[in-house]
Amino acid sequence: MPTAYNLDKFDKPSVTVDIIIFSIISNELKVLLIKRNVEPFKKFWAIPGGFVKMDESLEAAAIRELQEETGVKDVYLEQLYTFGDPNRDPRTRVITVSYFALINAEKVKLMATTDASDVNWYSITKVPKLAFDHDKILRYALQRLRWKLEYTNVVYSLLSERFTLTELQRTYEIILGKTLDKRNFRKKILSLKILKDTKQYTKEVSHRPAKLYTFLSKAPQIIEFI
Amino acid sequence: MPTAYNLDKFDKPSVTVDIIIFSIISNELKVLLIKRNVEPFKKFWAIPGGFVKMDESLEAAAIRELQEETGVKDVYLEQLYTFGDPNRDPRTRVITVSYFALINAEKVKLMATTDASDVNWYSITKVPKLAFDHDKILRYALQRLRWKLEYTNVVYSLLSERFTLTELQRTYEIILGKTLDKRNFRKKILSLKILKDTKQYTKEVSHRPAKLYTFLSKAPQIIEFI
DNA sequence: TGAATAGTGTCTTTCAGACAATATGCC
DNA sequence: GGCATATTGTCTGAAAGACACTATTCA
Repeated sequence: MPTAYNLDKFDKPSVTVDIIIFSIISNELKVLLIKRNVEPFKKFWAIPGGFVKMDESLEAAAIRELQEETGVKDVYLEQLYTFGDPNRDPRTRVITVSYFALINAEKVKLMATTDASDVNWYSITKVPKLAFDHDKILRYALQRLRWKLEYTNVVYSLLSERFTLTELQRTYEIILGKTLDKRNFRKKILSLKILKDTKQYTKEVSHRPAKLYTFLSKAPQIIEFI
Repeated sequence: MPTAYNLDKFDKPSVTVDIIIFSIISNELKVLLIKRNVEPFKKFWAIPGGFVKMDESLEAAAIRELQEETGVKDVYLEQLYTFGDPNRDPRTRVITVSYFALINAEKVKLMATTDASDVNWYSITKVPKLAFDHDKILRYALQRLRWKLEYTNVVYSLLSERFTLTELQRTYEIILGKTLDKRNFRKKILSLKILKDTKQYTKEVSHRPAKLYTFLSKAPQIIEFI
């Protein structure tokens, strides 16, 4: 790394963070998109993001943007990949550090109060053509999410504090896009010893109530899942 | 992402790429480091890297730096993580996109011809305190390497074109830092059907010659290994 | 024939996957 | 009792892991 130079005499790229925000809403995996109202890619939908300030870390920038778009804090956030093709933005050189976030559907409801005319949750099966290289970023994020689901416990961040095994299974099925055998799923998930039986049951359902579970730990863990 | 602004009216961070270059030399996993001859961190060892030019992609920048440091092309290269703490460089804001590279020990020999007074291969068990946050970057790279070794076929990039099963096993053992059972290793690796028997044997050894194998494909593949 | 490394097979245990009947609560 | 969902166990096949002896070449 050259250091004798004056760093400021060179042109520098702009640096942004983009955040792929996933949630499960109405039994579908959805991603939060915003509609651009200026060129380039005016009227295209895009992944939310913004410039990194000079005195904030990348993660802090991602958290700030997330907060601005959704009003939600305390979510699962993970750096995804850095995209830096010289021509990915037609205006100037922009390098973007992408993050992906998982938000619990309950907290998402809060967000409906913000002015959301040009903000929308899209089912990942119905995402329109996106601005810039955001299609590629989204595909990458989806791949990572599926991988994370199978090999770690991140799923906790999509669920409420307490949940039934059926809800947990449904979440896996929605994200993986395939059905799972109920008995095998339960056998496997319980054998991992990452759930705690709360001794409570669902109420006010017109059928047999289900046991409610919580995660023993919400620290991210690498575990062989499913 | 704001777009109505003039992008150039803001301060921008500098962007570099740093490359963790691994190889196996003398039966040890080694990493290439360079000694800094200017402040800050003068005389500290550091991971090689440099600024990203305005018209080159991140990967192109990494390949260029790799070439400059080692004279080697055609290696395994993968983006690792982007480090961007505001104070990671005491001079100014520098965001670094780290890559890790795997180089075949044979090709490495070529490099000895460059002026290498302040370039050195360090066994990963003997790395000194590094400049900036490079300790952290190296730790991260090592973790990723071990993971990749177990779940993909990247090991091909550390070996010669043809190799014996014993050499292959030795490579795994060196990187994972543990011994493996010879019969189980062979059973597993052959069952994956990623190797091809060349019908040739090692020569000029004073013991039973070993079969030489090659990889059927050198395209990166996700595979459950070991 | 001794030194050095190559090469090979069985048993046990664990885990994934296929598969269907009973239990409970509410109306 | 009927409806809706919750809960539970067995069998089979595949793969992982423990473990030791024979084969080949050269000096």
